[in-house]
Amino acid sequence: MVSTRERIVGASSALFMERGYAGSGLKQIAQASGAPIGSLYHHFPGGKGELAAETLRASGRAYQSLVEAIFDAAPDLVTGVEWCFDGAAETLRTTDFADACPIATVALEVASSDESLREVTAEIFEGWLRALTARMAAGGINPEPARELATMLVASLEGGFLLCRAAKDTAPMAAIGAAMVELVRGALPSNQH
Amino acid sequence: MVSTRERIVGASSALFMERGYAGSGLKQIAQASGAPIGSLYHHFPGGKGELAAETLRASGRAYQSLVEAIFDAAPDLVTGVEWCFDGAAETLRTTDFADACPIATVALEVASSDESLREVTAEIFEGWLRALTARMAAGGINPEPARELATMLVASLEGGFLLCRAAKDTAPMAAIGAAMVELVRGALPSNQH
DNA sequence: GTCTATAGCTTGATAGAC
DNA sequence: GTCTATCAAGCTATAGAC
Repeated sequence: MVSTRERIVGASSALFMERGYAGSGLKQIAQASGAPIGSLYHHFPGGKGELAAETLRASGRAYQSLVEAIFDAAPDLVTGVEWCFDGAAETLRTTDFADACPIATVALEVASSDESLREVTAEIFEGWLRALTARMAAGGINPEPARELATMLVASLEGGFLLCRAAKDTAPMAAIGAAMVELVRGALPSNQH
Repeated sequence: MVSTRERIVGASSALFMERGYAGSGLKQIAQASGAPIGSLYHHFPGGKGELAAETLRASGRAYQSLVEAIFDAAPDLVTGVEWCFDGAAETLRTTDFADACPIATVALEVASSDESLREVTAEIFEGWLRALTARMAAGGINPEPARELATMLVASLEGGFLLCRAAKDTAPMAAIGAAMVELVRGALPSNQH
């Protein structure tokens, strides 16, 4: 059973990913969710900003769970990193490069123009970095470089989504994944420097 | 002497960077450039799409020249990479995190909704990758990993802009720069594997 | 080439019946 | 809670005087 509210957030998330925040109209979101515009304002009295904040938080949580599940299922850290980039490339391919990061486009749009939404995106990214830093440490990386590697992983994945969507080609994600794997491998204490 | 046309493109570039494509109105662009809306349609009969294409191409060329100049001025490849990330962090700091990549926000917005603008962004990124691949090779990196490292550099720089603007903090860029330097250093043939 | 006025449409948001 | 009708303001784009 999916509530009207959940359908609105789902439609909003999909449209934000494909067309961004300013490019997605409330009428469009209402239509895609099958609800009239009045229902939207019933569930989100704060209007578009409130809906966006809730959409970003829900998508951010879902993505974090997905990445955590990948790392928890992988036999070791390096394999987890490989699976992340392979999975991202696979998703891009099967959705005609529409399904990428649900936060990035909106985050860039609002960073300098909507302070309260900027804070929401900052909290989401910080949550991702904390979760990944913990996985890095659990995988054998020293505490200090763990945060740096987690940051590099998120940044390169986001940059990979950007380059792949622009080019309609997954080659950049493959190159970035390979580089990221080498970086993580080199940071494992078992390696010589 | 700056022509009306150049002022329109300049205002358009700044607004696209801060608010994106859909979020920047033509009236806003006209006002920021000091030209009436009629002049805008005189210089760009194709309307918003044509203005955006020209704005993206001009900003893309300017950014490519900037990065090329940094690498050409640096004493060696690793120093060039360091300067890129230091410069990016410095620009973010001095512009209150408004001045980042002039292509990324628009590229994500149009990737799945405007095919002709998507192609423009793809060409710009490809130009950057070619220029950086050449610099990597000139700096001593073997031909094969040169393109991979160039891709990683662009992706991590773009991801760094995203994380820094969202957090209003340059710490992510510093972490990413350090990781990127290590990656390039490890790929130099003078190093052991 | 520059500029004003405005058409035609869509936006975010609200009021109120049911 | 659901849905329709509507408002004021914004948008892109055009027409036409100068």
